[in-house]
Amino acid sequence: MLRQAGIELAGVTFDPMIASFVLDPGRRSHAIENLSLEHLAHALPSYEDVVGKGKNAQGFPAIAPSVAGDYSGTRSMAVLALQAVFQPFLERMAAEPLFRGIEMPLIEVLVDMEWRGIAIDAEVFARLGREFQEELSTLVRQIYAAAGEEFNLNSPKQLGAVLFEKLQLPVLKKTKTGVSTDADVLAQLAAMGHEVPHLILEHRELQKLLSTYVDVLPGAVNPRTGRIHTTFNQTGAATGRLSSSDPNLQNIPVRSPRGEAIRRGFVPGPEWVFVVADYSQIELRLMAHMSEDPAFIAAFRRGGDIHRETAAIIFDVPAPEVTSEMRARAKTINFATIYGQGPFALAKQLDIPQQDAKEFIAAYFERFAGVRAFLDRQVEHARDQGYVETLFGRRRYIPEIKDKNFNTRAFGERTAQNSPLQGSAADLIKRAMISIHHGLRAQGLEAQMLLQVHDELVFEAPLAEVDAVRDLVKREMESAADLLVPLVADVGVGPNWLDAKA
DNA sequence: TTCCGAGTCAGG
DNA sequence: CCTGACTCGG
Repeated sequence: MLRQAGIELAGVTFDPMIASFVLDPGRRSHAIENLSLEHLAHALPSYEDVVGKGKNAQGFPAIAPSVAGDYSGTRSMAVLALQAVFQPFLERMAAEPLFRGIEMPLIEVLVDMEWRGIAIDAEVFARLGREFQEELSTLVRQIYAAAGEEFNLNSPKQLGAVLFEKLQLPVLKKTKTGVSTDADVLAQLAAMGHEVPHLILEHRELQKLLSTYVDVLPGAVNPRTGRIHTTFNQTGAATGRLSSSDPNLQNIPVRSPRGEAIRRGFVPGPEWVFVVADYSQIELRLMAHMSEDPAFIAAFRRGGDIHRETAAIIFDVPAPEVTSEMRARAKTINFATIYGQGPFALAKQLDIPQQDAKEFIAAYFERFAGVRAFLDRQVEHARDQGYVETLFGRRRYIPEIKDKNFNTRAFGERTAQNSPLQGSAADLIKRAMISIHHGLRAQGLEAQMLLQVHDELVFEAPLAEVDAVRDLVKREMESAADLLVPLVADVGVGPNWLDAKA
């Protein structure tokens, strides 16, 4: 906002939203109105109070100076008063390094990223729009023909009626309110040879990609800059991750061929290229480091494919003899472990009996006893201390861990196991972002960081700077922390987001 | 017209 | 496990 007015803010030393986030990232809101009400017992006028809401809303410039002044002035006073409240807590909780060393310096990095924005190729999106629309129309005709009637394909309720009542397909899963028609269910029905579920799956994919990305992103281009400017929320995710919204550029498709086509539509400025870097298996590496499990550490130090390595250990065969089936199993259980999943969730994921999943997990933890101990330690810590923390001391409180309800408690336990890993990964990439931001300036490079997608950074750079940027990014990402296992970042260069990814 | 919960699914 | 967006329907 200030930059638009030609004002460059410097020397920002204390942001109460960030302080609140560091002290308790699990809070519902870190909005200044709420912080003021709670910590200062003082109600601030909300933005909506001042400009109105809905169709009556006016722009801030239209607000009478006395009202706008009151709005801004009371906020400024709240900021100062909140600093007095939070500063002693930051010190007492040893949260200063996280606050001063990571979160506060990150603000200007994110401001620059948002300000710069990212370009898309309008031609690509226009073409995809036509193609997807065409395919969608064909599918809709086929589905109506196969179902023998027309209905709203976007309504799970109507779809359920057609599939499970009219066509008499077996009900495999239920939701709170009715019959489930999610992708999992449809895939199983399709595998049983039913045509309609297969067509619906195809329809769902196209509908999703079209209505969430292809149709929307071109409209998100700022006419003044010709680029899309997302908002990175620094206080939104309880684990310490960033989130992105309006539009969310952290969930751009990539897993399907059509998703890849969308990613090809994100492009650098003319004559520039994308440099894309992503951490290799960062959460698993952190698990190896934090658990100090000798087998896991050795597997990472051997280099190579970690899922293959773990498969070799679990199934007790030499790494070259690991089949793709074994590797897929190992990969699934590796992720299940990061997420703190138990036999129930794993069984569902692998589509095997719960008893088999139980034995599988037992075999896994027998080989990786250090990992088991680490995960147990997190749960125990959450019970004793009320919170868990990351490598850089980011705390997350987990009151659910003492809940009387079994499901709530189990949720708390999974959170206790997952948050230190997900949160430490967030700490690391944030550190890397700060040092890369400084490095680019120090070397006088024009290249700029555009996006962060949890374990990935997207830059655009002039061709002449590619080597320097690649080296800087890789070096800073890999040295963001000194772990017991190597920290590896893969860097790629290309003419669009898809092709720049290794 | 607007809001909200539920279901679904895109990413990590 | 962590998110945000779209659609439906009350």
